[in-house]
Amino acid sequence: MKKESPHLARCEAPSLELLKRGVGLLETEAELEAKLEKSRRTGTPLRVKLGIDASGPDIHLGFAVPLRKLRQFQDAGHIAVLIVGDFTGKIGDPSGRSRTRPQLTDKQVQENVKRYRELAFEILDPARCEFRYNSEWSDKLSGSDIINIAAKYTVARIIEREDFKTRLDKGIPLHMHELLYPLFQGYDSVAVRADIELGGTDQYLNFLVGRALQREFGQEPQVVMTMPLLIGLDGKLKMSKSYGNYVSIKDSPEEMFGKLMSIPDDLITDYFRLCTNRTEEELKKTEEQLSSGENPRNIKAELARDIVTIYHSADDAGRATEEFDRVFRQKGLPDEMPEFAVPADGVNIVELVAKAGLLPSKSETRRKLREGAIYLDGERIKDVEFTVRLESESRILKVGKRRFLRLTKG
RNA sequence: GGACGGGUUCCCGAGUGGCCAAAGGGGGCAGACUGUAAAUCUGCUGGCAUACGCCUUCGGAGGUUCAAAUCCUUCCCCGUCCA
Repeated sequence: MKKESPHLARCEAPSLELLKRGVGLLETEAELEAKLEKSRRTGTPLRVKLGIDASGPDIHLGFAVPLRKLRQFQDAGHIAVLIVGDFTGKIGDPSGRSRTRPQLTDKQVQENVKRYRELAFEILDPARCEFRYNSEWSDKLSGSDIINIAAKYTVARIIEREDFKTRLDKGIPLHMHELLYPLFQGYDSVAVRADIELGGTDQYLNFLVGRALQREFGQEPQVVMTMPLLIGLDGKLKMSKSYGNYVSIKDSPEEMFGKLMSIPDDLITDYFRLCTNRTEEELKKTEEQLSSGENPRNIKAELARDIVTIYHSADDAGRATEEFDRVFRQKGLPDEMPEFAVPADGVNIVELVAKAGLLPSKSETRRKLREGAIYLDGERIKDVEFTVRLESESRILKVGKRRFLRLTKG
């Protein structure tokens, strides 16, 4: 039996409707229907390609959007073909980038992929999964092979992309290897004979290169399906590891809940649409609640709960909700906090905070003392020379709103 | 290959001999407020030192000077135009 998937919308067999839900651009719907129909008729599963950027060993909510879509295809009987971009990773995807990305080393890629694989199976069904490295074929291409591929696409079509154009206009470096990136990524589709390619909107033009190359190599062109990009916690840029505005699917329930509560209010519906299994009607209802003056905080809490439930459990979500209320609304204490042993004769407050690693330096600690950000058992400490002693069993040191330290006897 | 312009702190970007740990903005952190780690307002934002002050930082390496991000030499890198 298939493993129960929390990534499927409730009460629905994967249908064309479901597969199309939440999809931004679809190139083309007619081709998709034809491919699905053919697959049903011949009993041959479709090969759905998803590229993995091996730049970091983490999967965040933004990347989970296409992964969850991929899971729906798996549940409809198709094959997920995950392509680890170990070769293209060495180029660095220029999409949406205003500067050249650092090239990854083999070792970095290997480490990242190992963890990636584990994480991907949190969402995907391993039984219907094919994991491929694009170095398998890309490394084998000879110079003349590369020329041959490059000859099938024009410079004008490559540099029509916004990101390249801006860089050229602004005089920001654009390197030769970056121009090749779309070609290699497109060639992946040829190599794995992809029927469908999934990904974020920013990948659209890359995917079209895949279509073009497949045609050139005598294959039926892949259907291109892009998902809207999830905006990150800052409310401005797309969610991405390198912008540090992300929620990892491996974040602890509390962490995940807290981060989600920090998204700007007007992102609530987007997050519901892209990260949860809410249906369109449910989304409409939420939108009405929001516009009718219902406190967005409560709706956001619902959202956070939903998402924590998907990646952890309903129980964890409940606990995270409670803790959030306790710590931030009632200014109480979290369940768990790091501990620090205080010597019998006491320790200077600045030493203590720096040693415990609550703040990066002593200068910073002095600054925070001046700002009134440091509390001992709820009492604000401003004196740089204050000595912390342990009169009772344990005391609580708090820095800012969210950093806690339990002081114990040392 | 030639001419010109440029490389500044986490990012962008001002600064052409001392008043420069370096304007301004962004980001980050904190405080107030609150409906939340939202929004808004305010403050802080290299390190060490209770403090005097000391140390590290303006592409790299040398040099001039009492004193250099600023001047000189050389090297590396980027851009524009020309070839």
